[in-house]
Amino acid sequence: MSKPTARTRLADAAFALFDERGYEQTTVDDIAERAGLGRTTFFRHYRSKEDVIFPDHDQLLEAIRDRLATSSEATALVAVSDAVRLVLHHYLEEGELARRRYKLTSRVAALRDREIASVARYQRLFREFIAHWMGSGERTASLRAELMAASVVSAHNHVLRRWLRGECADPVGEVDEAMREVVALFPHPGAPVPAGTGTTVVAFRSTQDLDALLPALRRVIADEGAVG
Amino acid sequence: MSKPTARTRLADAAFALFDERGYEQTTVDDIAERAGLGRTTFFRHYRSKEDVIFPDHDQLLEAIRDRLATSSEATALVAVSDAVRLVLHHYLEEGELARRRYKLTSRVAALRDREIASVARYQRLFREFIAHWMGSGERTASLRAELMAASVVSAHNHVLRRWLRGECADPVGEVDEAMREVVALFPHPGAPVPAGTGTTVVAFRSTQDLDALLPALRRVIADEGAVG
DNA sequence: CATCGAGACGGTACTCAGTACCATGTCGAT
DNA sequence: ATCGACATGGTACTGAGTACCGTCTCGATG
Repeated sequence: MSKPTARTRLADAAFALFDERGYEQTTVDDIAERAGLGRTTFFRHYRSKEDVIFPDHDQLLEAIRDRLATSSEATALVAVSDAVRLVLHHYLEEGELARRRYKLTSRVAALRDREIASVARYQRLFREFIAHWMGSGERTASLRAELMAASVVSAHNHVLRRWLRGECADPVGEVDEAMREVVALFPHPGAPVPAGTGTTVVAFRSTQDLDALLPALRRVIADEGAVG
Repeated sequence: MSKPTARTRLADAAFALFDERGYEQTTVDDIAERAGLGRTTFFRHYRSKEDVIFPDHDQLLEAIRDRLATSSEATALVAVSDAVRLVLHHYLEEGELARRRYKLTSRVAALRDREIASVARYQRLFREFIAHWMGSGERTASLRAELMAASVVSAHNHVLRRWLRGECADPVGEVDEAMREVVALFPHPGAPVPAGTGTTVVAFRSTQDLDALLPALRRVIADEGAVG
């Protein structure tokens, strides 16, 4: 048990030193020394100083790519809002480590930027998936894909940050609710009316019978237009 | 006319070298030498090598802050979608320079990350403004602020990127349309029905007269519920 | 005209992240 | 005993960014 892997020792030393002196005040030499290892070994295990803090975003990105590729959801937006849960679960499993990272990224601008860049990669993946799925034919389709991806990521980040700050006891439940809200933002033809959203328009004629009105009603619903 | 300012000479030299050799292959020494200036002078004018490419994001952020502070728009979302046009106009005024920067950011990961971090600062400003304006009382208000800010920024970026790629002749018109779409995403009580959005639900009874049905209809509209 | 002070510029020397390369030690297989 | 894969360590280098100091110019002031 006195043989934790070199990689682990380096990460532990790094976090300890970051807590003690701060990120910028800690050099890679310091970390390696505290871990009882050489500087070279550090860079063999982590590509950069920042990488100690963000170890496996690449794998997570790949996992999401796989999940999307094998997704059987009805719509791209739902598939994406499902895939983003992988990210949340990853953080939840990290537990206290994720919170220590959050404290660092809150204080050090360089780390915050790095985190944002990682998130942007998820968002880009989502955007491309949605755009591909929608077939980027119409002029507004591409914009919708962009908005959907941004909304899913933002909603996820919102819940994640609440959990990281300890303001949220049930992150899984909250992310469910947030994703429902996001899906409700983007109504699509043929879908049931999301509760609490949409606008109710009543067309009313008492002098005609049902069968006479049905064709016009169907046309209205298909066009999603308002009735004057 | 043979006396362009040192700052300008440095920027010109930098872009020329970035085009010739690429970003990473160009050192700050190279830039200073090409500009006929010393290395120290370079860092006196630009905080970092990346700063030559992104010179005035700080001022732009301040301009946006001012615009928001003095905004007289009816809703926070509209105020923000108005303020974001400052960013678009800034890029449009840069003209070809903005396109050269875009080519660089497309190819160099470090620059892309930097750009994304800048955008995230705008988004954060928007989010805080909207959240403050909405009074973060309700649990979902904060999430809505997040979604609104993300949508505005995404829509802006979408149009901006189209323009940068030369796919868009009328960016101002397109951003207007995109912002209308964003505003339409977030219906608020009492607003008129945005054209082309919302879901039409038709309640239909031909055997009763109008007056008998009106109370029920009003109830349905007030609850915004679906009719079975 | 002499002088003084504020800026802008240049140079040197330093710290530190990241890379390249080579040397060493360990351990299992043959 | 030898060999090869592999993890490690060391040394030396490049390049960004910082600190400090010296120089030059120019306008203001006596």
